[in-house]
Amino acid sequence: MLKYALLGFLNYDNKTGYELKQTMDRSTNHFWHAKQSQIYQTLKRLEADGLVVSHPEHQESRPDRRVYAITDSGKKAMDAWLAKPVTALEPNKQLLLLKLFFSGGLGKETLLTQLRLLRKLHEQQLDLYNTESPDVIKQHGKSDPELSRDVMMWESTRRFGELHEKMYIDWLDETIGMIAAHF
Amino acid sequence: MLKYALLGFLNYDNKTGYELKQTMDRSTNHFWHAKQSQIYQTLKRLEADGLVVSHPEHQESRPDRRVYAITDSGKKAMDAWLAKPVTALEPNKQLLLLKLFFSGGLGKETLLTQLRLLRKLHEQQLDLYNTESPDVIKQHGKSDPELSRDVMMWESTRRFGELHEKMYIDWLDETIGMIAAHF
DNA sequence: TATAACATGTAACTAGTTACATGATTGG
DNA sequence: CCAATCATGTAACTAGTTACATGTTATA
Repeated sequence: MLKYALLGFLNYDNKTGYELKQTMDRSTNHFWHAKQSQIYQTLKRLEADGLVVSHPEHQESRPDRRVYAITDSGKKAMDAWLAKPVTALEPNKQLLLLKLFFSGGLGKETLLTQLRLLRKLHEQQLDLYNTESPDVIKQHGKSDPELSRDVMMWESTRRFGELHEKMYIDWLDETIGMIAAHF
Repeated sequence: MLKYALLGFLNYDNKTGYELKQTMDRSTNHFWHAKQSQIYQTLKRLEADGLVVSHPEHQESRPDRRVYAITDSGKKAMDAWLAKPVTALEPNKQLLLLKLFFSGGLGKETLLTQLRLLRKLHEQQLDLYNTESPDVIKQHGKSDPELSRDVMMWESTRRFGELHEKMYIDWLDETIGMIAAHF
């Protein structure tokens, strides 16, 4: 499904594989990410399928690069995907919950230490949503007032991340409390 | 990582691939699931690696079955995995957020309709956490009082699901409100 | 008599990860 | 001179999905 992330970004601007990676790292990273290698592979497949086209670009003081652009066929595919409503919840895999599910045999202090470390990580993540993310959104929003609806969508996904981290921390506090009292 | 789910369940009891599928569907389904075909494939690989052993069992009025048991080597692998603390957050892929991120070009009513449908789905899921899940946990907990710590872990994962759905619904209400007012 | 539950598997495919491989330019 | 950034790719692998293939027994 990286396919749609790439089409979505190319729908704004032409970009190289390298730039797409950077863009994703700065915007969709908390709900969609990809390795550089997968991006190049997927771009190749998209071009073979006619959803994007590319041309090499020579640069003076930097390595040459290959710039990708979305085609009409690519735009059509993207629109079709966006228009298709979600009719069932996609099940969500959480390795940490799987681990916890089977952790009844661990020692009390081992468990508490692990959960407290995890809490610290989620607090850091929450900070990121409150500082870094809004900057990225404002920066892109002000440069083009026609993007105000897009900015609303971006802000909504950022807000999800924030609420998710808050919920996660609340849950950890509850779980830590339960283990401290009854384990 | 299905590997560890299977080892975890076999650590309680010997089971067939069919039973493992049922058990997962009834317990870990909201944070870890697998298709029947993947379960059979993974069991084969686990046996080749010496982490489980199996033997066929003849049955009178039902098809024969193959029962799997965890080995010492399998228990060691499971313990090693449980003991290894989480030191970084695993990035979480959410297709819905990816879609929303690029949905600024959709019509207002289309978007609102899709989000309201999604809200209904999450409300249904929340109901499941409040009704079905506790039954499963109590049922297994009362049959063996030595499992009380395990039951705590199971309840904790159920509670995560509940809090997650509540957060999701709150976020949807906020997002729907924002779109209704400013889109 | 039909359908749900029991029961096991293989083949082909899609998605994503890890490791390898190369090389230029800029800034400290 | 060393690290970071720019820039692109391939090969091998792991994880998971979809489709196919088969057959029995209990129950409504």
